Amino acid sequence: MLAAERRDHLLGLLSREGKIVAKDVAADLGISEDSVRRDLRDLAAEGLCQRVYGGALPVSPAVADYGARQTVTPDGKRQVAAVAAALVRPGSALILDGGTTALAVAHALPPDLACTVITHSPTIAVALLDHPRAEVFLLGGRLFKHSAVTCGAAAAEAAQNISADLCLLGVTGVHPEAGLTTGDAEEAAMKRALAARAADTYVLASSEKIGTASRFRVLPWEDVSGLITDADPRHPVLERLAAHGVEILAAG
Amino acid sequence: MLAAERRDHLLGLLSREGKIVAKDVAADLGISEDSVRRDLRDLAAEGLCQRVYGGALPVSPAVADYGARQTVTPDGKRQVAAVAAALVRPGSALILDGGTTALAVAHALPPDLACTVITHSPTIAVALLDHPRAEVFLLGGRLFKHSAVTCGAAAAEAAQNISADLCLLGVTGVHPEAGLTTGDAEEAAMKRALAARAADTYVLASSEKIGTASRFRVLPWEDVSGLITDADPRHPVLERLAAHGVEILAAG
DNA sequence: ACGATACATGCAGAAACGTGCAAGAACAGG
DNA sequence: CCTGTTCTTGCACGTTTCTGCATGTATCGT
Repeated sequence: MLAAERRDHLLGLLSREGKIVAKDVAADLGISEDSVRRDLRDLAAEGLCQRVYGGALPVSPAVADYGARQTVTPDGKRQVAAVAAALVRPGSALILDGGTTALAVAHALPPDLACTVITHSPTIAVALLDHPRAEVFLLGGRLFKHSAVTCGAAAAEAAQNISADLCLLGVTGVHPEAGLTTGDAEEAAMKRALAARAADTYVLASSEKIGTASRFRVLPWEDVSGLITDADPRHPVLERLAAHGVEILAAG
Repeated sequence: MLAAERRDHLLGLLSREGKIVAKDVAADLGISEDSVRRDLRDLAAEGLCQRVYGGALPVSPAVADYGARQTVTPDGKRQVAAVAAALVRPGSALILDGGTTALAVAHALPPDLACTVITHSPTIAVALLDHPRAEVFLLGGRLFKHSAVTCGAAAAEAAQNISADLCLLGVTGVHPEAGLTTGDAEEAAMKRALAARAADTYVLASSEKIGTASRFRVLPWEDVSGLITDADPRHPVLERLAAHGVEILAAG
């Protein structure tokens, strides 16, 4: 085992299990505790872990940050994301919209899943850098700062040149008459262009969006295969959607 | 066994097994450890592997690595970035390459600067979200994970539709004969396409890159307006470049 | 307070490293 | 075909780095 490899192992252990016990690691790897201690000392000197008696813990700000982001992503969105991620078949092509829920989907994808992800969100592209087997195709265009996605003519045109098996769309409003809606016209057009390029379109809708409507219509219900939500499936709005032929996938 | 063949073998081994132990490879192939070490040194210089004591590891095992590079921008890169940022005139259009030095430039741009930034790096696009008056245009395409930039035919084509006053280019090698070089052919082509769309091209070259060359040529010196570096301007390589008519901007 | 455990430090052997050098192969030019 | 040059390769040497052990000290749990 290489020394550097051992260090990586320690960092991996740290992020997976949240702690390192020097004695256990030494026994596991068949090396002396001294070496483990030395490594931990070095890592601590680089600010990559926090040294404590008996082993090490994740460095506080990073973990707080990471943990916070994980928990700040509300349970609802995480559950929706998990169900959505399960829809992605190995080898298939996925169009992934921007937004926090879609970002949660990117994080929820199995790290070793081999698939193609097409997105107009640079944030999601960056999030998928650590999915080595995921092919990422980024749709270019003018960056719309508010939502951190590309929009406009160039982006819409780029979307015309791709197609996919599945499109996962985030929206701000889910309403039985208004359909799917969002707050910006350009963004609505872009979402429409994306949905048109996929065989199936599923909508990511955490519970607070059910029954609300924003200014700009994205799609009518006929163009949507299903809706993924953590809201109660017996919610009156959802029952009306089901009557429109929309498949309701309950998360959580 | 050919030298190039041996190098391929090493890279294959690296991606298959995630590590290289110099001693083992030398024994397997029946060559001296010295040769293996020499190869690994060369590969590391081109950014194709990470040299460690006893062998080598893949260059980008984790995003943690990327995150680390991002948070601890060395002084040299920051100085180079500051000089580069000062070249950007209000209202002008800038093509900004990917890479850590270019990212430092994005951070070094005045927060209220009104300008157009064209980039093929989603990371840089995200970094510019908090520059309200900067118009960002993202060039789409296949995401090249190692450098976190878009590459390939689609990206090159998108580049044909834009033009700018200034292009700031990052490279991995700056050599008087080899010119500007980088470790990946696709990336080299993309950098070439970007440089061709700007009136002036300046190269961002922190001192450790001076005098080194990677496998793939980006540009000859004739196509470069200037070079921004924190190295000593009396460095012999830089004096030779100045003789070629390249303007040397000293940072720091 | 006391034993047990973890720790830092110094040390020595082993392993890996860089460099200079020379022998040999590949190549260009005459 | 010969010759000079360049590049590669393996070896030798001195240097650096790693690793486990021993020692004495600090910290923890009881």
